[in-house]
Amino acid sequence: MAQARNTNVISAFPTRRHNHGRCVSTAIESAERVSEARGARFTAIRRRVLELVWASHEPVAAYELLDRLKLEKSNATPPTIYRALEFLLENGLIHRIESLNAYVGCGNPENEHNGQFLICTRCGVVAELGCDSIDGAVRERAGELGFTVESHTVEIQGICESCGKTTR
Amino acid sequence: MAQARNTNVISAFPTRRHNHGRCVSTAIESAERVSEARGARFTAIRRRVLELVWASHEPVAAYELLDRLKLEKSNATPPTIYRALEFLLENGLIHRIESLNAYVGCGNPENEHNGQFLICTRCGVVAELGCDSIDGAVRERAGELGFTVESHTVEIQGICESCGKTTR
DNA sequence: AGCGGTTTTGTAATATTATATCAATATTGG
DNA sequence: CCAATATTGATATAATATTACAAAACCGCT
Ligand SMILES: [Zn+2]
Ligand SMILES: [Zn+2]
Ligand SMILES: [Zn+2]
Ligand SMILES: [Zn+2]
Repeated sequence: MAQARNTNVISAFPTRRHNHGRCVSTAIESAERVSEARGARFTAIRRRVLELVWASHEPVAAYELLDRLKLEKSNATPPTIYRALEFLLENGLIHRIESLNAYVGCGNPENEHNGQFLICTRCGVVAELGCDSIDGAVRERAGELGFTVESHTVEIQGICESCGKTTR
Repeated sequence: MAQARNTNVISAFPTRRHNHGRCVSTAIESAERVSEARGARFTAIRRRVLELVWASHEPVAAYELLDRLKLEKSNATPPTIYRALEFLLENGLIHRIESLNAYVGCGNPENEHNGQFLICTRCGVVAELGCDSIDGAVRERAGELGFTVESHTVEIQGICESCGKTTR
């Protein structure tokens, strides 16, 4: 169990009118630092795809990204997107939401971690948790069964607070 | 939080030479009871697909099931399989492993639950947990953020005890 | 600047996973 | 048996992802 634990960093649901430009610029700056530190090349395509992923807090599908990228780069093809996504995933800059086949930006890419996600089935917004207690419960239970954890996927579907308040 | 909690039923990793025929027959019998109780029709196709899913404790992809089914039913097509899978999922008889786009039999279909899975990346075997502490941690953390949980996906990748003992 | 190795990108083709549609058949309840 | 409903058959297509190989860009070195 010699593995770094996340501090309990919360990125709760973003309010409807938070300064999202700040989310994007912070993400890009983090990406630059992470890439620099790892000697990875944060190329124009990769940067642009990361910006497109960060267009909102809703997970984006690969082909949506492709359609969007094609508007400004007409020779973009599936590999263009999938290679960029692969790079961003490898460097922890985005997460893949398995239950949606879609991708979201990571709010804390400078600390390696497994994401845990709250996914609002009404508005589509996703919030990432960095939750020790879930992580701990997972590792503890796995350990009891002699299982060595490499990574884990936690995706929680439900209704976010804001949607819960509006008329159903 | 008025939701039934599983008892902490463990279906730890099946040993290499457990009586697997018993797994299958138990699963089919449970399926009959569940279907009966819910007034659902456990047709020949559905039964056969469930048996095929239960061919092992490794998740099976839809098109593997299709190839297999075609051997005995040459007119089987993707909808044949996907419809059967849909039925089996709806009735809790199988689970979908999102991170693998594959399906495994449920060992405890008579109690409604979200699965939590240990997935061995070496041998491919999957074990289902019915773990209160993980479930609890998820609900607690979500609750703190005003999020109402509908379902959750927990998939833990790593090395199972048996694989961990063999030479790497 | 020139060179050679490496990484990234371009391009075409294809694989894999999943769904839509409508007709035919089987099952159920009356 | 009849009519309504559920299931299955059959075809087509959508959505997601990967393979393969060539061209271009980049990097470290001289
Ligand atoms: Zn934002
Ligand atoms: Zn993250
Ligand atoms: Zn078994
Ligand atoms: Zn189960």
